[in-house]
Amino acid sequence: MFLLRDIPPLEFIQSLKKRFPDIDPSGTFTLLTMLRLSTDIMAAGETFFAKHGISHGRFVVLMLLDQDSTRGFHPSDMAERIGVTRATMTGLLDGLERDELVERRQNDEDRRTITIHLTEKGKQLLKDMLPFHFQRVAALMKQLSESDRKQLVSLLKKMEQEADAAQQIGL
Amino acid sequence: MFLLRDIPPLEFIQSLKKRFPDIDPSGTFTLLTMLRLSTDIMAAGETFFAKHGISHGRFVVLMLLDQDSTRGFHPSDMAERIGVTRATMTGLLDGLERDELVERRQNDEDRRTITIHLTEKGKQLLKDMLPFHFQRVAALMKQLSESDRKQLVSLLKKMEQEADAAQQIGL
DNA sequence: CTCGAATAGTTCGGCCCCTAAAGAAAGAAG
DNA sequence: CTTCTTTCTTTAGGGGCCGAACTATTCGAG
Repeated sequence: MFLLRDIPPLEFIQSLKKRFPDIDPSGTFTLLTMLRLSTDIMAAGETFFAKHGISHGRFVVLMLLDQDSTRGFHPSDMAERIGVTRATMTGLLDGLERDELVERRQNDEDRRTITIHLTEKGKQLLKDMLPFHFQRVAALMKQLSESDRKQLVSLLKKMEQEADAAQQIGL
Repeated sequence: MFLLRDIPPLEFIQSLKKRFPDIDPSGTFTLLTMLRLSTDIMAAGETFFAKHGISHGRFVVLMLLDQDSTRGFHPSDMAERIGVTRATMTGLLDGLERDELVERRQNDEDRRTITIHLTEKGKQLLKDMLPFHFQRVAALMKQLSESDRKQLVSLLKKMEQEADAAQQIGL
């Protein structure tokens, strides 16, 4: 799983079979292709988000808050949903609060907890950037027909099963 | 492109169509599925590499060096191939040299340059970990038939074209 | 009613990845 | 011999992420 700017050609990977008999050349090549593409897409995402003054991580937080702007979320809940520790969430929220995109509100029922809310500025930012964001995604996917997409998801699900299984046994 | 631990179901993405007419729900869902899986696989990779005392970035450097252990590489060349700046490469090499996995050698013909070589310890580390690494990859891909793999690569290539095109126009 | 356990959020120290800009040393070219 | 270019490093800084320790608060069992 080495990620060079240009991933090694299948022929090269096949040549490793002598040294590593267990290698699965076409599988390795396929996986590298996917990871290379995903990495590029995410890097392009970072560039896009940076233009709007945020990072990908911060964007995820904003999108989560946007899912239900009436109720407000607890940081620990957000950490759980996004899959980071509470410490990490504190850092993300610090940045977003500094930029006045979210606000922390005291909670009187349980004074240990706080709720996080999008500010007007935060809502406006999403309103401004999301159309471009979704256009970007749509452009990225436009070559894939509906059946291509179904196919792709189903192939990914096959890998996901194995990834989950490997996770279980701590591989 | 928001990455929650559990990506939003297609139905939810479809419901955004009211607010964002340009959204491509199945495309967005498909992309999220891929990015979610890639992120998980990479995270699992980090865990695996950590067990062997290195990071993914350092592993990539070692693999590059392993491709031709006779000649040695220049840091600037390595930075180029991997796709990072020379400053980043200096940092990666600092860590690897501290752990005695690589060594910097002076070059007498051109004293500005150095060449990087795997140490015996570095070679041994790869020898020890690569079989497990390739087993991991093989396990991950084992559900996909040869034709699945070809299909997957061809679908990814379609997206890659668009990603490259978007890159060009700085989207 | 009180005291220890559990919970929420934060802080701290630390690691990784990454960059741009500036600097040192050496080579190349006029 | 001066100037330009190249290579590598250093510096300062950004972001992401974690585990462990700390504070405040609430809850629950005795």
